[in-house]
Amino acid sequence: MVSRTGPKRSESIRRAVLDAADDLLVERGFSGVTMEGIAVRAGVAKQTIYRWWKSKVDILLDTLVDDAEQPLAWRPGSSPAAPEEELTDQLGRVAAFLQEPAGQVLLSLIGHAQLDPETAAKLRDGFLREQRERDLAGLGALLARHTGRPVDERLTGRLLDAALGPIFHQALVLGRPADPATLATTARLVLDAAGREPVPGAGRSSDAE
Amino acid sequence: MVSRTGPKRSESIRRAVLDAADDLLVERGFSGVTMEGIAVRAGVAKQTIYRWWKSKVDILLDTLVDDAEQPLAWRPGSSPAAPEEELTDQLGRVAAFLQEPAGQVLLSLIGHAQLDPETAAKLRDGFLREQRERDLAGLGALLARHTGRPVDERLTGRLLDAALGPIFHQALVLGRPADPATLATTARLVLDAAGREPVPGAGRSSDAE
Amino acid sequence: MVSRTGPKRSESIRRAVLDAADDLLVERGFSGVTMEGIAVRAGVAKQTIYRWWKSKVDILLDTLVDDAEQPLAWRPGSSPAAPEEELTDQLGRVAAFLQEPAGQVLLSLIGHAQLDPETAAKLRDGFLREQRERDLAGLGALLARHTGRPVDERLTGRLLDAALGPIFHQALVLGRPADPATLATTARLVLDAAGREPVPGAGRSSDAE
Amino acid sequence: MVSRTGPKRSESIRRAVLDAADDLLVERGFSGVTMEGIAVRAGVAKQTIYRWWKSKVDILLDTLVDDAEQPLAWRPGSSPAAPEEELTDQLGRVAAFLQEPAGQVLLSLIGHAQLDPETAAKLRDGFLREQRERDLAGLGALLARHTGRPVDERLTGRLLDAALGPIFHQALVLGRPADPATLATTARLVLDAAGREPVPGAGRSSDAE
DNA sequence: CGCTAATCGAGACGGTACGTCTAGTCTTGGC
DNA sequence: GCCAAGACTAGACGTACCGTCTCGATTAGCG
Repeated sequence: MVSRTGPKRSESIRRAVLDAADDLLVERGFSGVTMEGIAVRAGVAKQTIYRWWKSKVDILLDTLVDDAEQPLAWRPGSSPAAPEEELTDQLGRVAAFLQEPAGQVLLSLIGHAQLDPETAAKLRDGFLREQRERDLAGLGALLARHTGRPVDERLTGRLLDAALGPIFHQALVLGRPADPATLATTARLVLDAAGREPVPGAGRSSDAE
Repeated sequence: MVSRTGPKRSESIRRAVLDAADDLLVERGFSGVTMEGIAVRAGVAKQTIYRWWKSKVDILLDTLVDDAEQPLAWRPGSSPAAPEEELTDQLGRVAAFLQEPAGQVLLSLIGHAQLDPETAAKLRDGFLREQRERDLAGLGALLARHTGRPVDERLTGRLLDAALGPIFHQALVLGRPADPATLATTARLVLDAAGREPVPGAGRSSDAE
Repeated sequence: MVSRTGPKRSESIRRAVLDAADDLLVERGFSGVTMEGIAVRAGVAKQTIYRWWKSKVDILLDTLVDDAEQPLAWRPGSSPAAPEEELTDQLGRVAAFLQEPAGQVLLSLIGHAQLDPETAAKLRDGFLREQRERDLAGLGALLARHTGRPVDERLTGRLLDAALGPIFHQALVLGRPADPATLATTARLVLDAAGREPVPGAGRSSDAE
Repeated sequence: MVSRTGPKRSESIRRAVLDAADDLLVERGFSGVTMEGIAVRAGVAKQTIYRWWKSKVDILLDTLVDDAEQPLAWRPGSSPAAPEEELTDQLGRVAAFLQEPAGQVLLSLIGHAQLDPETAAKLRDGFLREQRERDLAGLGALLARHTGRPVDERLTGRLLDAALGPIFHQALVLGRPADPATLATTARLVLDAAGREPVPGAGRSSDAE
């Protein structure tokens, strides 16, 4: 196939579509985001959108990649001696992120993933998998500094669930931001559990999977 | 105005509608549940459904009340001496419940609540609030038996989040059932934290065990 | 309304239903007449209406019998010497009748008869057939007085069509009352034709059916 | 803004819809014509119909324009010397037309016009007005040939009512086709009346409006 | 510089479900 | 047993988006 080129994909259209979707989500909620509405708002023909995205979910996933990675990054601790404060801060950033527009996109997509397996697959194989890897690395390093020894990855995974679980539980199930007291309690719980855990290879039966 | 009576609401129709909605959710997913589809499946006229329910969300909320309360109930411990096992069992029942049809209804409604504020309000003011009260009572009693003294209700609330958070996090965010190891780790974490907490008004807890 | 007469049909309900139907037709037009609306307006249950009438058409047919016969009656001529004026007057009464509520009922029913064969059958076998008999008798007597000899009934029928046709044509097709000039022209036409017609039994071929 | 064009309205769909409506009217009567039924029968989406027509009445009106004009046209007389035969033929064509599918459409619409003022307005301002103009021109020319002088237009109008009235009266009120004898009688009546009328300007008072 | 392939706006089209409406039947209980 | 109240089945209504498609108008680079 000889690539006789024509005009190239318009970057301004891509941005206009992503922005329109984002705006509509904030203004009218997830069901207020429609392909037709995005097209009108972005000043673009429907077919132009369908040429580049399969669905509104794909559009929102694109906005997520642009907007969510940085706010959820693990910051290197300013004071290496205070892992509990560092963990509490990180959990606070996660909780705060969920209140912002980009966080609303994430919550909406997680919500929609409960209703549509295809969304679930795309979300989990894409953004969520990568974010979990970053979280595992960040928490693993923090725990290692805290305990003075490397931490088993499966244990890190369970502690990550213990750390993030309450935040997402409150956001998704109770529909409210996690309060600071919960974050502090959670951080201490996780660090205590990590300190009490045996050295890898000498695990107690209850840790076995 | 004298209340001249007419025919009464048909209970068999009510059940047929709830069952049809439940079946459709399991077979075709949330978007496969439509008012029209429910009407056909239940062998009932659409108008009859609209007479009693405003939307498919309202129908699913009704199925929850019918079908979710019992499986999520806290069972009185057969052996008062083993609260850890009792808590693990309870968490196991919650995790198992989420795999069943009624649990899928709950997950779908929580998902839809992220997309629609009205659904969120109904779900949280209805089933979720009552279920949380039952959970607080159940966990509170268990912790009291475990620690030998009454437990502060706000603390119970945070520990309930710590207990349920990982389960819902895995179900909603990771899209998989919570594994037994996570449940056991979680149960121990919660009980340890409760044991370490100070008696109300009796000084701060130390880091040491 | 204390109609404690037991299993007898309530005459007051019959009147209330007919009046309600009539009023609704005038106020909201034919499509504004619904069984439900009649029931509400008459302060009567739907089933009570269905017990006695099959449809709103049957109700309107009942009102027609009550209200249309008298205004369409042929009046004995005050002055026997002026059949043209007498005929013009009669046609004027018909035209005027069609402007009144009862006339609107008739026009509506004729209209509906074009759309529904059952209505057509009931209307033509009932009111219209009887009215045509009265018209044939009235016009026949008038023509006999005018020509001085009995007039063939088939010819009377054709002349009746010639007399009424323009009135109904203007009402039904043009949607306006027949103007006096048309009525006068029509009356003269009919009388001239009757005068020119041969004695029964010596008819020209064009009169044969 | 340059006017970018899109696809044009499909003529084949337009015909399919008109045909479907026509067929349904003949097969199932006016109430058997539904937007939904037309859509199914024409193999077309409902929304496509609503894009171009407001109601089934509008569709039927369109079929009239397509199908009724030609059969109701006044044919130039082959033999200028026989206006009576020519008029009888024309009236015969009208009567025959009312028996055909397109004529049933017209009768149905006239019927519905009695029940719905909007239908009445559309029908009279559209097809009926234009048809009346054609009829006035046709009858006017015929009468001029018959009498040897131009005929007053208002008189032509009244004679047109006298000619068409009986036909529509029999069709709409009596529900049967006009018989040949009636047509012949009517034609002769009309021509006689035209011949007897005075020259314009010397009219009798009864012709004045 | 013109050919050609792509992008793009506009919008017609077949679908599916929506939530509403009225008709006509059936059920219950008061009188 | 008559009646009011109203639940119920049935099915058309007109609307909203969906995702696909066709139609020209408009760009770019390749030759």
